[in-house]
Amino acid sequence: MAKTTSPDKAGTTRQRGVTMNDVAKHAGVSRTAVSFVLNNREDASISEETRTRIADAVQALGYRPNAGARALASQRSDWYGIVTEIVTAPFAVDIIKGAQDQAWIDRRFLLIAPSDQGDTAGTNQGMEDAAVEKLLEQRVEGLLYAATHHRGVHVPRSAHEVPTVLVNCFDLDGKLPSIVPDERTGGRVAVERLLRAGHTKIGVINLDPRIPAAVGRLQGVRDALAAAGLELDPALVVAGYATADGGYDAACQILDRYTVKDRPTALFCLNDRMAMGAYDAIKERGLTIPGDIAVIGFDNQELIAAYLRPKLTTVALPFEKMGALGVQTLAALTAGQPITANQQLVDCPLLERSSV
Amino acid sequence: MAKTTSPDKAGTTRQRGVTMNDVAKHAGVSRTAVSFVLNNREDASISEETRTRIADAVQALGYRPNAGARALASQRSDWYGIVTEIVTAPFAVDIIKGAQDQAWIDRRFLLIAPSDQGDTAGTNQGMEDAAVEKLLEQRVEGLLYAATHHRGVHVPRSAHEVPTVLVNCFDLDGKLPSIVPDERTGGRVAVERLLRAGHTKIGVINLDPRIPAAVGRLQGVRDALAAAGLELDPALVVAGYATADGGYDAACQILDRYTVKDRPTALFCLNDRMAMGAYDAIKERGLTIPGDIAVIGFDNQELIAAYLRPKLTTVALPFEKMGALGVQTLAALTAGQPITANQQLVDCPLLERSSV
DNA sequence: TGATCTAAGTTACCCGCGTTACTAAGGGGT
DNA sequence: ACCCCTTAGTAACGCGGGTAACTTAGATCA
Repeated sequence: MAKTTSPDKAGTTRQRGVTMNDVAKHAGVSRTAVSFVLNNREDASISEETRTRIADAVQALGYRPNAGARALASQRSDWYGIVTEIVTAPFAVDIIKGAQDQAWIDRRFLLIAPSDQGDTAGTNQGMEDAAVEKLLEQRVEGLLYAATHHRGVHVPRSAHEVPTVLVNCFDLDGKLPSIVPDERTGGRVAVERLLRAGHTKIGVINLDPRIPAAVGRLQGVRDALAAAGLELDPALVVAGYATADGGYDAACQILDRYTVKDRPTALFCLNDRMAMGAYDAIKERGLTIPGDIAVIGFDNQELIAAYLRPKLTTVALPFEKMGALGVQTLAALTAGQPITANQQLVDCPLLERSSV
Repeated sequence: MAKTTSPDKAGTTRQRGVTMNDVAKHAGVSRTAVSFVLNNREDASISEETRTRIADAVQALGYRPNAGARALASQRSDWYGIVTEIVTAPFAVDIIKGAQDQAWIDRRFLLIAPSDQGDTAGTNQGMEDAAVEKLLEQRVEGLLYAATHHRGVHVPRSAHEVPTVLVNCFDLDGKLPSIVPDERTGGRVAVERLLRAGHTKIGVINLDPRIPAAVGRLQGVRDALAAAGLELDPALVVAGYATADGGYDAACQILDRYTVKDRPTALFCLNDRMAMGAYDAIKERGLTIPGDIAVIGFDNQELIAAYLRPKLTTVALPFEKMGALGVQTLAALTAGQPITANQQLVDCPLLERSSV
């Protein structure tokens, strides 16, 4: 008896260490019986009476299984790992939330390892490798690799030792499966909405044209216009820094370039921060939103979109869903099931607020 | 030999399971020797030659320790747990970042469990209990309990079984140690800054006056005014909903209540979202920031403060530092050291941008 | 009546590793 | 030649729990 409770050092009640053995003794059965009951194995035959006696003992002693020991014995850990730069930048936290929730549903745990990978490839690669290494030491059964911004990445070598799924990014080297937002459709629904509201002259405030987000969204814009028998006027597309100031400058350019009659009646800003700047440019000119100029953003950054006045209609990045889908894909992989597509696209829904 | 490599099922190279035994065999020594070398124990005597031979074997086989087994044998897990609602609301993610970084430095792991605790006490208590329970099953050595908004909370019972530290909240029941922002000093530095710029008529846009943040910040305002021989005019304090709209309304009230001569020349908004609304109210009246009205916010929500035009001078909540301090406090507790104060206050620094 | 079968458990081994004895070989002192 | 002390390791036990193989008592069957 004495051996199970470690001597209390300070005042803190530290009674750790109720093991299955203690439960077994208390219930007057073997440890194996306890194990069978706890994992309610149907194949083992334990009488109903013994079952409840064991359950009572568990209750009485406050027994709590030791996850580490269980993992050791059963050779399965019930843990996934996620290595990500997101903890550094609060942009895409919903990926973590989605993954975590889904993992919770699957009765699994998510180990989160930070990585200050940054945008410059190769920087801090050391830390990232270490993160993966640490996760593998915990014997995670699968790995999620998540980025804040949709882009191509190089995944650390050791990540290949275990099923790995990329979220919000894709593998530049090999062919690891990935989950990315469907930027193209996102661009399309935004413009479709504007067309439906009667706008035909639509200015586009673009991101750096080389990044996947810009490529996809702009393609979506063309899709929507084409479906309406229109073409994208290159003069109406202005790129800027992905900030409020960048959006302000770009909006000024677009708005001042035309006479009132020819001026676009709507702006599609490829992210919310730029939309925020565009708002200022529009208001400065004595124009109203959406009366004179309708605005649609992209990203659905709550802090901006929900608090701008008027509230911003925008296309949402489905972070949460991507996170959940990442875990589901991982579950399939670890179960040995083949996955359907190597790259899964997740819809970007349009969130209607008051700027159209 | 054959037993260590499990039969590859699909194409994936799954060679899991290099153990210390394999390393020992490869190096021609006992497993114990390997263990000694890996934990580089000075007291054990292993010749330099054997040491390198073992290190080489580790390298050659790609051995990676099994964290679970190590935890089981050594009776220490190297893990802390953090249960928090933050994953749900991206407001205070920096707490996680700070904790994670500090944990990484201490060579420890952070297990994050989500809890949709919400503001209404008692709701979803079940899920929160389950989260703590799960963390304890992983045998975390300590627990962090973090909230998005500074407030009093009830911590699940089982959390008391292990050293626990509250971050950005405090214990309503017992006396668990906590780390909270020094709201009062934050309010003081903001007003001091305004006084230094020559403002004496300062409007305050208040939060719900009952929450700790409002109480502390307002007290700080009084401190600063008193030090300058001034008093807080109650008429200059207007409470509103903690949103942009709320700030807009409150600012309108304050601005319209006075003649131009008597009008306050500065607004201290008790959070950034309200400052965002105040900006609109000010601009609508044809006034400039900071020329006619200086503005200071609180919270330093990057997305708002850094992108408003002009950029918002604001008081930052020290989330990251609080997270790190939480882990440090936990480390002290688990090491059996007594902690100095039951409630640790962390400074809220003023971030100067362009609105003063 | 003895053989066979089933229900209800139990014994014993293993997971990968930390750790405390213990051994074995060489060296020095007297 | 004998004893003791290092140095360099090794054997063996235990951490908490999963699980295959085995036992034992009663029930069924021929």
